Amino acid sequence: MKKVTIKDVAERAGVSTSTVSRVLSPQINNYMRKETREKVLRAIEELDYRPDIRAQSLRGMRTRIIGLVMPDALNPFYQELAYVLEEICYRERYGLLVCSSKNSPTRELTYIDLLERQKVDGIILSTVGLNETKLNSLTKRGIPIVLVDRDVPGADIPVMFTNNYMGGCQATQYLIDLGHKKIACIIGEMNTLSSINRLKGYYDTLQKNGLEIDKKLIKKGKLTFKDGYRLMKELLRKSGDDFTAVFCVNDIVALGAMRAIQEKGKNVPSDYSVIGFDNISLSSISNPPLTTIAQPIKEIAQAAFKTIKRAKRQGSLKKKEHKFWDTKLIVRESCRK
Amino acid sequence: MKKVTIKDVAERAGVSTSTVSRVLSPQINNYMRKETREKVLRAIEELDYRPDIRAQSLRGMRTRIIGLVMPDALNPFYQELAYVLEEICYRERYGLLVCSSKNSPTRELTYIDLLERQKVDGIILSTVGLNETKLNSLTKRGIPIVLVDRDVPGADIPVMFTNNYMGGCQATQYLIDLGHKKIACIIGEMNTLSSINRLKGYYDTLQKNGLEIDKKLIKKGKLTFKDGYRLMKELLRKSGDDFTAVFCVNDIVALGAMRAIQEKGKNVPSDYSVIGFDNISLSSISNPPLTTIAQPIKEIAQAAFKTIKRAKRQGSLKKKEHKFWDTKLIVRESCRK
DNA sequence: ATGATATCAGATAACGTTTTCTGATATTGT
DNA sequence: ACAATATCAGAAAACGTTATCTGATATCAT
Repeated sequence: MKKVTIKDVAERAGVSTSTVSRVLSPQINNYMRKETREKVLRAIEELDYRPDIRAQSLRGMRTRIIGLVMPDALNPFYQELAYVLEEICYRERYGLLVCSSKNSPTRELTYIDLLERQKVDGIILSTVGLNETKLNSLTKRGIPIVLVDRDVPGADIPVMFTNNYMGGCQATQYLIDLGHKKIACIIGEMNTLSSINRLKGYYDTLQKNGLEIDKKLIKKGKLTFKDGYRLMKELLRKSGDDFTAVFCVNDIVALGAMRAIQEKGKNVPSDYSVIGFDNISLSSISNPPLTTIAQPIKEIAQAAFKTIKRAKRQGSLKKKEHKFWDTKLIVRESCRK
Repeated sequence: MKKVTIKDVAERAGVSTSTVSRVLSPQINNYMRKETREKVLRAIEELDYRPDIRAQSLRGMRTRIIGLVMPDALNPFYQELAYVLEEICYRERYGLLVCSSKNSPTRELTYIDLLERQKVDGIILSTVGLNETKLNSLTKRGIPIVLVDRDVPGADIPVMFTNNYMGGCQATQYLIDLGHKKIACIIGEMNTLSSINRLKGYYDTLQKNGLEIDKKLIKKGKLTFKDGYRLMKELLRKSGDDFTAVFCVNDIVALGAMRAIQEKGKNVPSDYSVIGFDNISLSSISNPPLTTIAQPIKEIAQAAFKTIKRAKRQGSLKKKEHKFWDTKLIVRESCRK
C-alpha cells in the first residue's frame, strides 16, 4: 500500500540513506564493508525496494526514457522502426515513449513539448513540420535530437538516413537487368526528400542505361494502398501496353498496384513486374511475395540510440553527424526473371 | 544551452517561486493580483519556460505517463490498441510508454519493474505470465493496473474485455444463416481465454442450431499467417469436400487460410467462405476483403485510461470492475451470400 | 605509542517543483 | 478611526534521490 523509499531501506538496515545509495551505485565509490553492504542488500531484498527513477534523474542522472516522434503510426515502416527501437531500449532498460504526429506540425510540436517537459534523454524524430531554426533552438535547450528518415537540410543536428537515392538506383537497375525497357514509377507527392531521392535514382539509372524518361509513366500520389491501386489503374488504362514494370515508392503502394494489375486479369510478374521499397513484413506474405528494397532500419535505430546516449554522457551533441546507410535488394517473386 | 527553471522565471518577474507556481496551477488558489500574474506570464513567455514534470510529480502530482504492456507489437491487433491508446493519451497530454513482452513472462516482469520505477500513473496490461498473487502484490504497491484482452481470473484488478464468446457466436451464426452446414474452425493453442471463449461460441452456436460438431474440422495452431496457411492446407487435403466455410480465430490466420484456398485454385467466397476476428486494417484491403468480427478497441482503451485516471485521483482502484464489450459483425466479401 | 594514512559511513545540500504556513498589506463595517 | 476581514505573496518544508564534505574508526609504519 505504502511506497517503499530509500529511507525505509536505510532504517531497516540501520544505516544512513547515503550508504544505501552507495550500495546502489557501486561504480562510483566502493569503500564499503562487506558486512554493511550485505545488511543493505538484505533490507532491499526484504522490502522489495526499487529506486525512483524520477528522483534519481532530478539529481542529475538520466531519465532512461527516449521519445520517438514519427509521422504515422499506421505506416508499417514506422511500426517496424518503433519495434526495433523498443528492442534496443529494452536491452538497456530504457523506456520508449512513442508519439505519432499524424503528419500534423502542431501535433508534432505539442509532443516535443511534452517530451521536453518529461526531460527525456533524447528524441528520435522523423519530422513533418520543423525547420532548421526551430530544431536548432530545441537542441540549444539541452535535449539531444536525432533526425531519422526525413532530413532537414541546414539543421545542426545528427541525422541517420537510408540512402534513398541508392535504393532508387538499385530497384531501377534490377528491373533493367531483367530486360525491362519501359519502367513506370509510382511515387509520393514531392514533399519529402525520400521520395525525391528515390525518384532521382530512378531517373539517373534510366539515363545511365540509355533509356528514355517518359513523364506519362510517372504517377504521383499519397503513400497508401488506395493510391497505389488508383494510380496503377490509371497507368493501365492510359499506357497499359507501353510498360512492363513498375517501381513503387513503398511496399504499401506496390501492394495496391499489384491489386490493380490482378483485378485487370493480368499477372504479376509475367505481365508486369512490380518492385517496392521498405521491405515491410507484409511484403513477404503478399501474393506474389514482393521484391523490394530493404531499408537498414536496425542500423539506423541502433545508431540513433547510441548517438543519444553519447550526447547525454558528454553533455552535448556532435552536431555534424550525417550518416547514410546502404539499402539492400530483396528478391522475391514479383519481378519477371 | 542552460535549462530554464522556475527560479529563473521568478527572478525575472521579481517574485518568489511560490508565486510562479501559483500562476501555473490557477485551479488551486487564485488569490492573485492581475498585475502580478501578468508579470509572471510575461516572464514565462520570454524565457519559454516549461515546468519539469519529474519535479512536479515528485512533489505529489502525476507523471503523465502511462505504460502499455502487450504480448506482441507485431500483431496488428495490438498495434491498433497502441494506436488508439496513444490518441487518447495525446488528447490529455499524457505520454504512452509502449512495451512488448514478446510473450516472455520474464520480459514482462522486467518491463513492469521499469514502469514501476518510472512511477507511471498506470499500466495497461495484456499479460502473458502474471498470476493473481503477483498482480495483487503489484497493485498493493500503488500502481494502478488494468487488464485488457487477457483475463487472469481471481485477480483483484479491473479488467476490460471483448466479449469473445459473443464474437464466436456471431461469426458462427452468420455462417449458418448464410446456409453453411459444415463449418471448420482454425483456432489458437488453447492457452488464452480469448481463444477458448471464441471456440466455445463456435461450439455452442453449432449446437444451438442442431448442427453436429466434427472434431476433424477443428485445427489448432499459432496465431500467424503461416499457421493459418498451413492448417487450411491440411483441412483442404483431409476434409476438403466436407465443409464450405471456416471461422478463423483472427484476421491474420484468416488471411493465411484464404491464401491456401486460392493457391489450391479454389475461390473465396464461392467455394469456401472465410470469416476472421479483430477487424485489423489489413482485412479491408485483402482480396477479397475479409468479413470479420470487430473488437471494440476504442471503447476498451478509453475505459482503461479513464479507470487509471480515476484510480490516480482517488488513490485506489475499484477492484472489481469487470467490463465486457460487445463485438460487431463486419460484413465484407469473404463469405458467400 | 604516535602520527599518518586508508577505510568506512553519516550529515547535508542540491535537483525543480508544490503546498502549507505565515505575515503583510488593502478593504470593509462600524 | 479602529478592528475585523479579505486579499495577496514570500519563506520554508517536502517529495526521493545522489554527491560532496566531513568525521570517525581501523590499519600501518616507525
